[in-house]
Formats: sequence, structure tokens, C-alpha cells
Amino acid sequence: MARAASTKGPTRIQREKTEAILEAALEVFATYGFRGSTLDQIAAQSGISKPNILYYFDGKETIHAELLARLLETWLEPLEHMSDKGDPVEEICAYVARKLAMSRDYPRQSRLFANEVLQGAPRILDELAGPLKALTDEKAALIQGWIDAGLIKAIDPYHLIFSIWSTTQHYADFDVQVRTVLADKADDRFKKAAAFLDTMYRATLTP
Amino acid sequence: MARAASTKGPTRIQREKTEAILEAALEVFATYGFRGSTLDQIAAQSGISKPNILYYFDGKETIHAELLARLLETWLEPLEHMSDKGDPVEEICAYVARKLAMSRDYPRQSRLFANEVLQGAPRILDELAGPLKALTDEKAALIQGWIDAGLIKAIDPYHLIFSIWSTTQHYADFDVQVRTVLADKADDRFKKAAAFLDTMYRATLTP
DNA sequence: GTCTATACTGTGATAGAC
DNA sequence: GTCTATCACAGTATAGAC
Repeated sequence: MARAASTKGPTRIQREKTEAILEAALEVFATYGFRGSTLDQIAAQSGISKPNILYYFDGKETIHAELLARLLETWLEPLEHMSDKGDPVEEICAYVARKLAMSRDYPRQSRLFANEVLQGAPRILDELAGPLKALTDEKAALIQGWIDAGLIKAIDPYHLIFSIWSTTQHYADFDVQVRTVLADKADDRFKKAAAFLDTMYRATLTP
Repeated sequence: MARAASTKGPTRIQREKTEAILEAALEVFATYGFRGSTLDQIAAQSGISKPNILYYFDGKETIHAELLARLLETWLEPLEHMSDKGDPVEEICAYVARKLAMSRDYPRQSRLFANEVLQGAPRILDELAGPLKALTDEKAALIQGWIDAGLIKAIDPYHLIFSIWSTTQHYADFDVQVRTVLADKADDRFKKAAAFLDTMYRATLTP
């Protein structure tokens, strides 16, 4: 099989085709979810024939799994960067800004994740219960420490994190709605959102 | 056709079957989205045979449309209730509480809506551009009036509304994730969420 | 009026021949 | 690598039983 690399590693063609397939699959899966997506769509989107896609990947499920695996690598990164080194309010606001930037720059990844969780997370539940929960617990404890030290106001750390996830991802997942409601004022929505969220979280956190 | 009611209106059986189909369809569509759902699933979920379902509804699309129409009736109601009669901060916090209660009591409706918007809102875009935008514009103007009168802090009314939508709906749409992360602490998540959101929006709005 | 049986048609995923 | 066959299943239509 093609993906079982020889000692020389994957060829240029293998890499290019694999990436093209994953790129197209991200587009399709992010829009229609796993069950609503078809290999035909991925074939049309990528310009690679359906049998040829199956030459590189074992099947629809495998492509989806590969996308989710890559997603989670980068998905947790912004939260991981929140550290106990700097000022608490600045650390949290910087996290908000990074997360919002991800919604702006990688909206398809956000929708892929949203589709998966919305549909019950059948193919990603282990990742939520493992790495995601562990990281959230760790950062919630960090926030609780700041509260105990009187550095930020006393709020529930978990629900603070949930609110950051929801408010920032909203601009990717519900982009159609946001743009429709804002209409002609939609162009600078990410700039306006950044300003609003910064204001809100500073007001919420500053003691 | 069955749904063209006679002068006596729909029979008891017609009403019961129609409701049973819609109830099952809500469950299925909310979980898998439109394209990911099948009539077979709705048939299995409702215990009504596929041909019998098609006796009551013209097709898959018609069932979905009926659900969306019913959804939008109740979906905008909490925001409509926000009025200029009471104290601004209380009005907005009451809206947040009502919206969160809807996520708790009608999570499937929230997911149905989320699936539709996430996938580009192809069957609901007119409703977003029409009634939803009109209502949002109206309430944003109301909030702006409060700001101009110095009754609440100066924030962007639209992005305030977006944040309320996202934070409250998060508890329905991402329920699996919320419960997984909270694990054994998940039972009182709506109570804790209500307290957190009330705190956050009071801090954000109170001048 | 209500419901079932059955069949038709298109499409999707996959396997194997070339 | 491509092309074609296969097999399952989805959505729909119709005939007719109750």
C-alpha cells in the first residue's frame, strides 16, 4: 500500500496527493459533517478520482480520522500557552485573542470540530475525555490559583473556559449567521469581536 | 392527500402520527443534520413505516422544513421579550437566563438550528436575513439607546448579542464536550453556568 | 381515510480487473 | 494509476389491502 512508506519515505507525488485529498476532505467534512459527506464530493473538490483517493486512504473513515488527529494537535495549543508567568488578566485575554484568531484563520477546522461534537462526538470522544479534559483541568486549577491569590475575581474557571470557547468559535461556526445579521457591517467583524471580547473579559476578571 | 384537512380539521390519528413523526425527526435531524439523516432512521425512531411517513409528509425536505418553521417561532421569543420598560442590566441578564433555560429544556432544537447554520444555512438563510436580522437590529438599537443614556457601559450591541447566543447555546450544542470535561461535576452544570453568565454580564454591563 | 407491500431509481462505498 | 462491477441503501412512487 502506498502509505506504507519505503525506507526513502513518501515520494513527492504521494505527499502532494495526500495533502490535496485532505485539503478537499476538510472543506467537505467541515460543511456537511461525516455522514453528510461523500467521496464523490471529495473527488470533485480535489480533482482526484474516487478510486485514486482509495489508493491513498483506506476509506472515508480513515480520511476523517486523519483530519481529526491533525486538528487536535493544533486545537489545544492556544490553551497550552496560557501560563502562570505573566499577569493573569493579560494571560487570559491573550488566550481569547489567540482563540479568536484561530476562528478567523482556520474556520474549517473549527466547523469540522463543531460538526463532530454536535453529532455526539462518536469518533472523538476519547480525545475529549483524555487530552482535552486533562488540559482543561490543569488550566482550571491555574485559574483557581489566581482567584485564591486575589489576582482575578472569583468566577467558575470551567465555565469561564467554556465561555471563551463558545464566544470565539462562534465566529467560525456561525459565520453565515454573523455575516447575515451584520450585513454591510460584516467586514470588520473580527476586529470588532476582538475589541468586545477583550472588554468583556477584562471587566469580568479584573478585581 | 391526508394533510389537506377537511372542514372538520385533522383527525386524532392524523395529529398523533404527525407529531410522532416530527418528534422522531427532530431527534434524528438534530443529531445528524439534514444530509446525514435518513427516512429509515426516522421510521425506526418513530416506529412508523417509511411509506406511512410519506403518507403524512411529502418527503424528507418537507419534514425538515416543518421543524425549522416551528423552531423559529419559539427561537426568537426570548429576545423579543427584552424591552425598554425595566432596568437595562436586569433586562439583558433576564434574556441571558431565558436563553440558557432554552438550551437546557430544548437542546435538540438548538442542535437542529446549529446543524443548519453550521452547514451554511441553505434552507434557512431567508429567515436569518429577514426576521432574525430585523429583530437583532431592533434590539441592538435598544441597547445602543441604553449606552447613549449612560445606563450601561459602552460595548458593541451586536457582538454582545452574539456572545449571549454563543455562550448559552454552547450548553446545548456542545453538551457532550461540556459533560465530558466536567465529568463527575457535570450534574449542576446549568446552575453553575447561570451563575457564571450572570456575573460576567453584570460586570460587563454595569457602568 | 389509513396503512402496507413492493418496486423503481439514483447514489455511495468499495473491490477487483486492467 | 484508471475503469468498471458490485452491493447496499436511500428516497420516492404506486397498487391495493384494511
